[in-house]
Formats: sequence, structure tokens, C-alpha cells
Amino acid sequence: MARAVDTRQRILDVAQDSVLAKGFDATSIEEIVAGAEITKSGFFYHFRDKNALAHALIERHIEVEDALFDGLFERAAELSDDPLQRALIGLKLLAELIEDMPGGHPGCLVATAAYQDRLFDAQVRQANRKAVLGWRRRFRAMFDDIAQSYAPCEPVELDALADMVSAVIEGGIVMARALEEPSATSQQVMLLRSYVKLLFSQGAQ
Amino acid sequence: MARAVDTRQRILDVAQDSVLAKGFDATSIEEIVAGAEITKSGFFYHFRDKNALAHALIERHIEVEDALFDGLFERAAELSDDPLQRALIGLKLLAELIEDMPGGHPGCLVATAAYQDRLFDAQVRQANRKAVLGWRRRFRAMFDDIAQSYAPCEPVELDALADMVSAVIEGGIVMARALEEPSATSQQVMLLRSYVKLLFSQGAQ
DNA sequence: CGCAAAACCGCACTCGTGGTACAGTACCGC
DNA sequence: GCGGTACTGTACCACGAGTGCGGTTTTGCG
Repeated sequence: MARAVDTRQRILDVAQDSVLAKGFDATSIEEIVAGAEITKSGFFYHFRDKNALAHALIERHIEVEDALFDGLFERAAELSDDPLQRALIGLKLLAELIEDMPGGHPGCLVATAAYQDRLFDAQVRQANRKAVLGWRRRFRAMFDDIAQSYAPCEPVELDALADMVSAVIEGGIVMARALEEPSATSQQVMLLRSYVKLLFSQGAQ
Repeated sequence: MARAVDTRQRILDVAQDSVLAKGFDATSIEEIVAGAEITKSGFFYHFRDKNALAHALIERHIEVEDALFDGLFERAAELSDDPLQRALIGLKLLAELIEDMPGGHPGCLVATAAYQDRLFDAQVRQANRKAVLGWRRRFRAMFDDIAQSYAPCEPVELDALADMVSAVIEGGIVMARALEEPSATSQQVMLLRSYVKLLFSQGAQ
């Protein structure tokens, strides 16, 4: 049984690298097969079609990303009791983490799916939506915490603000890729941090 | 000669709709050919290959987008003499314009290209880079104007801030597509506006 | 009008890729 | 040693990109 799980993981690893590097459609199954050292039949044994691969890729990606966020903000929670400070520390840690990634953040599968919409079926799009809503919940909770102690000095919808975290990361990745400046993403995160700081730190208590 | 230009435009129109709706790779040439009411031979008469199409698409897209930005910020300049107010008005107008687009902003070809990197050759990537740098120049000039009258109350690199405009729009489009909430993009632009306001309006003169 | 070039049409073909079908085989736990 | 799991191997179809090339229409120009 260990063999099967290994192979599946290997397929996903190879596929993920390739998809992030050149897009989903440009990634051929035969290329994945070669990279994972299996045969085409082996691939289709694990995944019904390319859509199933996309689905698995996104679900796994979300888990990893979630675990990563968990780690960051848990660490931030250890470093401060204040909800605003926690958020600011978390965002800083996030920026540093992105900065330290060799070649910048590899890019986001969610965006890949968003920009190649009709390539995927409803199930994949649903998984994608779920992922983004999950991030909204996470950051919404963070901002709710802050809002209990600090009043925002501008009227903002907290859901939209929560989405802004995702949006700035996604947008930052697009910038980094288009400009071929890997540090662009972390810069954008730091600007978002600056916004959060300004928005809440004026109207204390 | 008029016939040739017409046909070329028609091809680009059909192709653009399709690319924005389902991604570049998912758009087949035969489908473009059918939509533009020509033959495959006719298509390859105008474009050497699909890459040449992508290149033309991006260049045209940039022109249109630039003209759009020009219009917005010229209008904003008419409405106020103050550089900060101009920027805030411009961003508001931008948000409204995006909001009024049926089905939300159609998406950005630059991001499409960024996420399907190896599908395109160096020339296309270069055109893409040029586009983003053009936006940086534009918004950098805007923030330079503001910074002459208002000191930012947080230390920020103005180039990065200029990039943030593009990043938030791109990220906002990804959000809108992923969530299937067309208004997400304009919401993000309004949050950016709020940031610009906070950043400069405190430290007047 | 006539003519050459530009702007196409028609069709046949290659090649790569997704996907199917199915028979055979190696391994692993019971 | 039996049955299921995890594959391999081979052969095949459909479809879209891209090529090649000969033929046809349209257009500007002398």
C-alpha cells in the first residue's frame, strides 16, 4: 500500500512543479509520467483524467498553504498578546517566508485555475472557491480580533479586508512573474502590513 | 487594404473574448477562425503562429488599458487641483468603472501570460514586462506628485506602491473569478484607495 | 483596362497530446 | 497460494496546432 501512496505523491510533486512553472495545459501527461518514472497507464490508474489531477493538486496545495499559515500565525501569537501586533508580526513573517523562497513564491494554483477557467469542470472550480473562502474566514477572524480592541479609522468591510490578504499575495505573484523580480511579492505583503497598521493603530481602544 | 485590417481586428476581437473567458491554451484556432468567419489559412496569413497572436493581443490590450487609465485620471485632474485628491478620485472612478463592467472586469491578459509562462516565447514575456513597467511609471508619477505636498506617514518605496495598484487590480480579478463575485475587484481597489488616503493625508504639507 | 501584389480559400497531411481499452504481471497481505 | 492492489505494455482513436501549396478574389496603381 505504501507503494501506491508514494507513487501518487510523486505524480503530484512532479505535476505541481511543472504546472507552476508553465501552466496546467502546457504540462503534458507524458512529461509527468516520465518525471515520476511510471507509465501512462500508471497515471490513469491513479487519476481518471487531467481534471482529477487538477482537483487533487488544488486540495493538496490548500492543505500545505493552510499549514503554513497556521505555523506563521501561531508563531506570531507566541510573540505577542496584542491582536494587532500578532497580525503585523504574522504578515512580516509571511513576507520573510516568501522572500526566502528560492526564485520567489512559486505561484498559486488557485490563480492558475482562475485564469484557465473552462479548462476545468465545476468540481475543480468549487474546490478553488472553497479555498479562497477558507482564507477569508481565517483572516476575517484575525481582523475581528483586532477590531475588538482597535477601531478602524476608515470604514471598511472586514470580509473585503480579509480578501485583500489573498488578493495582494496573488497580485504580488503576478507582478513578480511579469517583472521577473522575485522580491515583488514580499514587498506587496509589506505594503499591506503598512495598511493594516495605519488602519487600526490610530483609533486605539 | 481596409479588408486586411478589418479581418485582423476581427480575429483579435474574437480571440480576446475567448482567451479571457477560458485561457489562452483552451482557445483553439479553429474556434477563432469560425468566430471571425475566415479559414485557417486566412488566420495563418495574419499570424505566423499562436505566439504571434498572443503578442498582438497583449500589445493591443495595453493600448486600450492605457487609454482607459488616461481618460480616468484626466477626468480626475479636471475635478481637483490637489494631487492627493486627484489620485483618490481617479481610484474611485476606476473602481466604479470596474464595478459597472457587466460580469466584472474581464480579466487581464498580462496575468494570463504570467501564469502560462512557458507557453509563450521571450518576445511575449518581454511585451508583458514592458506593460507592467509602463503602469509602474504611470502610478509612480502620480505618487511622486502627492509626495511633494504630503509626506507619507509610513516609510514606503514609491515604486512598490505604484506596483501595488497593478497588484491589487490583478489580485482583485483573481478573487472575483475564484469567488464568482464580480464586485470583489472594485472592493479591493477601494481598499487600496483607503490605504493611499491614510498614508498621505495625515502628514499634510 | 490590365496587371501585380495582397488577402484570402481549400485541402491534404504530419505530429503531439489527451484519453481509452484491455491483457498481462509483479508484489503483498492473509 | 489466492486474490486484490498496483501497476506495465501495447495498440488505438480524436482533436487541435501547424505546414505546404495551389487556386481564387480583391485592391491599388499605372
